[in-house]
Amino acid sequence: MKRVAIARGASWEARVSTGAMCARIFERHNETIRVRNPNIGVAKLARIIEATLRLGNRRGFHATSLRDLSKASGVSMGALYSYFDSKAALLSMILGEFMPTVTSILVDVSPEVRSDARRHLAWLIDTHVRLSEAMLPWFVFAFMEAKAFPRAERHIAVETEAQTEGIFADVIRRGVKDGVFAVSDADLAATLIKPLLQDWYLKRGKYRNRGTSIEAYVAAVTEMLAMGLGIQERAQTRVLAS
Amino acid sequence: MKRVAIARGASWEARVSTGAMCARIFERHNETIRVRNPNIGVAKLARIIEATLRLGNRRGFHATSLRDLSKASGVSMGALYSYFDSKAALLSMILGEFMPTVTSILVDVSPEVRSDARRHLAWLIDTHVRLSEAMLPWFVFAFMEAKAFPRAERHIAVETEAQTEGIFADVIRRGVKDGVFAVSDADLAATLIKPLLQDWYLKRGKYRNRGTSIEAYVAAVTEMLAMGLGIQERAQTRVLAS
DNA sequence: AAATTTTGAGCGAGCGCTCGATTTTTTCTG
DNA sequence: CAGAAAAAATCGAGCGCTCGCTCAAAATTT
Repeated sequence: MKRVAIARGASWEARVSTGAMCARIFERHNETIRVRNPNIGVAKLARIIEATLRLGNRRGFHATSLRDLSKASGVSMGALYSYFDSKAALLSMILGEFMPTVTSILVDVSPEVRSDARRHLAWLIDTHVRLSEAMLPWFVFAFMEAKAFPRAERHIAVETEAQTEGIFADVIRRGVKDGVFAVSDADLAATLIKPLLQDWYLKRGKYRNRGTSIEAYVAAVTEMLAMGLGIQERAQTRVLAS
Repeated sequence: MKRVAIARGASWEARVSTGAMCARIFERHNETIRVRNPNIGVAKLARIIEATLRLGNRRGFHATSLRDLSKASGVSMGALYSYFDSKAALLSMILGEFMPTVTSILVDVSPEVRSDARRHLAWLIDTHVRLSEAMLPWFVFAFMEAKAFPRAERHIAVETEAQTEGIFADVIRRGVKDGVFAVSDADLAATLIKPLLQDWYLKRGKYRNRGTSIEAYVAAVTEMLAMGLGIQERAQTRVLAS
């Protein structure tokens, strides 16, 4: 039993490396990407996407020109367009791979853990923090670009963010039903969780300076949430609005 | 005593109208604004800034061109430049008035309320939510533009955001000292508060659809925080990191 | 030698911004 | 208080520049 949970928990690490991400992007977009050879294509795509994340996280994707990107990635202007049809398509490529990847990993919980709302919540926190650590540039990029972007791409971003919040809201609702959490508005509670998780990757420097380990951070967030959600036999709070 | 508190609390409403904001901006920038007559200048500045907030909140300030702004405000390209030296200066004007205004209002608490950490926290929540309601476009604009912008302007934004968080952190620290709150990391707790307040103006539509009143929202946030901060005699949580 | 991949100068469009001409407002004068 | 003169404010076509994007030619791989 435990071995299954560990296998599940450990399995995502290989899937979220830049190489693995880019291999999937290359496959998924094989109709628009004009380069046929995967050995050439995946490697170059990785250079392009790495540079996009690096420059985008510094100045913002919008403010990054394709000439900058060409210089930083070492891929000529023309070659860039063998990998995407437009600048917006490049953004869509990145977000379109990143967001479903995160969601699929957060959804992939063992039935054993899932059966206990408190354990499930703790697992979600742990997994999310470790995932954001492993995919730091992607998380920062997605956060920075989620707003203020072409209606289509922006819609996906907002949608997926809502989905992630929904995963947390579901666990909380289940916990309330099972009597382990006492909280009136699960959606509001889920809204409260998100920034706690975001703090780890948005203020990475702060925690590095303080010498805070991942384990300590996860423990602190889990504990703070345990209080905030009024675990176990605490009284029910009043209902929001009505 | 109470009259003083009420007078303080009620007094900010006039200061945050677009007209009042623009009058102060006009005064503060009288060296760069080439229009001398305040009757003409303030009125036109208001049209410019209203249009900037409207377009900026829709597409993002960066993506809004000065030609769009000229059309939307009814002020010609040339005339715009009688009010600011550059597009960046326009942004700086807006953020430079907005952010100190918010801070000054949140700091202006009566000594009576201030003396009780729990009441002080409740007052801060109430005031912040009502303020964000009164200045909705400004809050949304500042939130959208805080990241991904010219180093100088961005610095002010980050700085002021930290300042607001600091106000909350101070109250929490005082509450811990007085034994009314039990929380290990006041900064982390303050980080937790911010998104709860932001939800009101960032997802205004959600709460409008639900028919949630300001009073109900403030009550829900206050209650949720009361639990999260472990008010009164609850046990101390473990310390983050070490 | 055929197919694939890369190259970068060049295109039109739209950007932030300017400035001489023009309109509007204020001040001066008989 | 009318009307001229001065001052203030507005106008928008146009400047130089950079942007996203293209394509014929060159380099590389098969």
